[in-house]
Parts: sequence; C-alpha cells; structure tokens
Amino acid sequence: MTESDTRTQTRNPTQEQEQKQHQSDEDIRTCPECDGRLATDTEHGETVCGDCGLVVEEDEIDHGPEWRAFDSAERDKKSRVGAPTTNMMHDKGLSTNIGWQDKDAYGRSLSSRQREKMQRLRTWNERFRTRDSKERNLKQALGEIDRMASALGLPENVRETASVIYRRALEEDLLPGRSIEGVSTAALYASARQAGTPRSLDEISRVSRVGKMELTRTYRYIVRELSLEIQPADPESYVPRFVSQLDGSDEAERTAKRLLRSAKNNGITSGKSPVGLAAAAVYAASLLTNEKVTQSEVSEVANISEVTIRNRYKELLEAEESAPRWIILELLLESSSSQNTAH
DNA sequence: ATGGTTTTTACTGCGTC
DNA sequence: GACGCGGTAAAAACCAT
Repeated sequence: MTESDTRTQTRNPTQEQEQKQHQSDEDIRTCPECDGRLATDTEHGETVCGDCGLVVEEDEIDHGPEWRAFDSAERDKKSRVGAPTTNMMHDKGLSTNIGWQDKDAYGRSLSSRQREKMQRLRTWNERFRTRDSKERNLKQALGEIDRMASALGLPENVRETASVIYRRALEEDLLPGRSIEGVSTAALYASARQAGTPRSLDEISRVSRVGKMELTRTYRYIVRELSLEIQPADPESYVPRFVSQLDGSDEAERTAKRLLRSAKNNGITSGKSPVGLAAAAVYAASLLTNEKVTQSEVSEVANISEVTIRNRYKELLEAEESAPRWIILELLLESSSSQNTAH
C-alpha cells in the first residue's frame, strides 16, 4: 500500500478497493517444517511460516512495473505512480483535489453529516486554491490556451510551453494593460512556433477572441520582455500539414521540402513569408509529381493569395534548375550566415 | 512617421475542356 | 462559358529605422 500512502488525493476509489481485495486473498498452505500456517507477505514478496518464520518462497513478486514502454513518452503515459506535475493546471496539479462524488475511499456513500462537511471543505479548498488574483488569472488563461490549442489541433507539449510562457509573463508583471486573452494567445503562438509546428497569425486569430492587431502587438511585447528566442518559422514545417490537407502523397511532400531547401541555399527565401513559400513549394511539387492540385486549392488551405503562390513557385523552380551551384553558395552563405534575413 | 519591401486585391487575356 | 493559369498595377500590410 505504499503507493497509495504517498498520495494525498483520493481520485480513484475503486482501484484501491480492488487492491484491498487482492491482498486479503492469502494462501492457506502449511509449512513444510512445522506444519504452521503460511502467510503471504506482499510487501516483501515472500511466503513465510506464521509459526517458525521459515521463508518458503521469496522474490515471487516482480517489483518492476508490469507494463513495458519503449520510449519516454510511452513511459509517462503508462506509469501511474504519483500524479505528474503539469504546467497546464494553474497550480501544477499539486494542490489537494476533493472529489465531487460523495463517496469515501472505498466507494461507499457518505452520511448526510459527512456530506455537509465535505461540501464545506470543498468550498474552502476552492477559495484557498484560487486565492489571489494571479491564480485566478492563470486559471482563466490556461483554460483559454487549452481551448485554442485543441481548436488548432496542437499537441500537448505546445500547450505546456504556452503555459510556461504565460506563467513567466505573469511573474514578470507583464499583464497590466494587456488582456488575458491577448497574452494567452501570444503565448500559444510563440510556443507553436518554438515547437516547430507553427500556425499562422490568421489561423491563430481565428480561434482567439482577440484581433490580429492586438495579437501581434502583444506577441512582440512578450517576446521582447521575456527575451524568448524564436527563429523565423521554417517554411518546411508547414509543408506536411498542407500536403495532407490536399491529400497529397509522401512523394509530393518530399519534393516540396527539397524545393524549399534548394531555395534556401540559393538565398531567395529571405524576407519572404514562410507560409507563402511553403504553399508555393506544395503547388510546385504537385506539378512535378503529376498530382493535380490547383493554385486556388493551395491558396485555400494555406490562406495565401494565388498571386503570391505564382510568384514564389516560379522562383522555386528556377532555383531548382541551378541546383549544382548550391554547394558553393551554401559555403559562401555559411561563412557569413549572421544575416540571412538582411534586407 | 517614413521608406522600402512584400503581399493582396482587382482586373485582364489566353488556352482548354 | 467556366475554369485554371499568368501577368500587371495599385493598394494595403509589414518591417526596420
């Protein structure tokens, strides 16, 4: 029972109930030495004689987990030892949480007296939990981040970093004068870019309650004040999403990425919008792989005008033709790579 | 605020199905 | 004739200064 002892939470009464039952299910065999009753000691994984203390069997329990995991993410998912702390909850999930069901640890209903008591505890616990304005602020912001992230299909780690960024903004008193929505949106935008799964400003502001203007202002502010290091979005990171939205093949995806790489090496990408480049690459790739996709379809999923796609994709194809010179250019660029966004 | 750059809007012409 | 595509000019948006 060490596992449940370390927990302060009583989130899952039924599981512990099962464990109890399992434990009382003892062997009733007799000792080979003195015929005394044998007892199973589940704590140490031994079967011992109750009379003479002879250990009949030992190490019969595998103390390791009964599951297997092949990477750390899987391990996180399967391990149920302790509650993981998470930045997605305003108190990192460490505060006491009183269940809403009026049941005790064994799943039995409480008496009405107990119920009243628990209700009072719940009230007070909630008041302490979200005591000051910062906590309440954070709570709302994290809810907002969560909502937007799911609307955009962003993975959990992005939400986590967004939470961290927001938390930092809060700690550095960056909030006054700015809306909670604005800052949470900016935090999400920043973390999505940091994680290499960027969403364009348009996409973000579509699910956010704040307009694009406020978002960009807040975003810039946050990035500056927290000195976050966010590189300009890599066009390639948009490609997989666009290709899949257009039902393109892996072949097309690879081709698009190759085009972008050669374009980058030719130095024609600087100053151009990454989304536009990605869209153009996807379109160009669809031509090269004979997968019919129209410009308007690409412009639809990428939210980029057809004109931009036209302009970019021509440049991409030209760059591809002068491919052999990449290597030289690459070397030249790398020696003076400090300013590849110069303009 | 300003100037330079990029993107968008709107419109037109051309070829094909 | 609708559609996909290409081009252009002017407006709008963006960015560093």
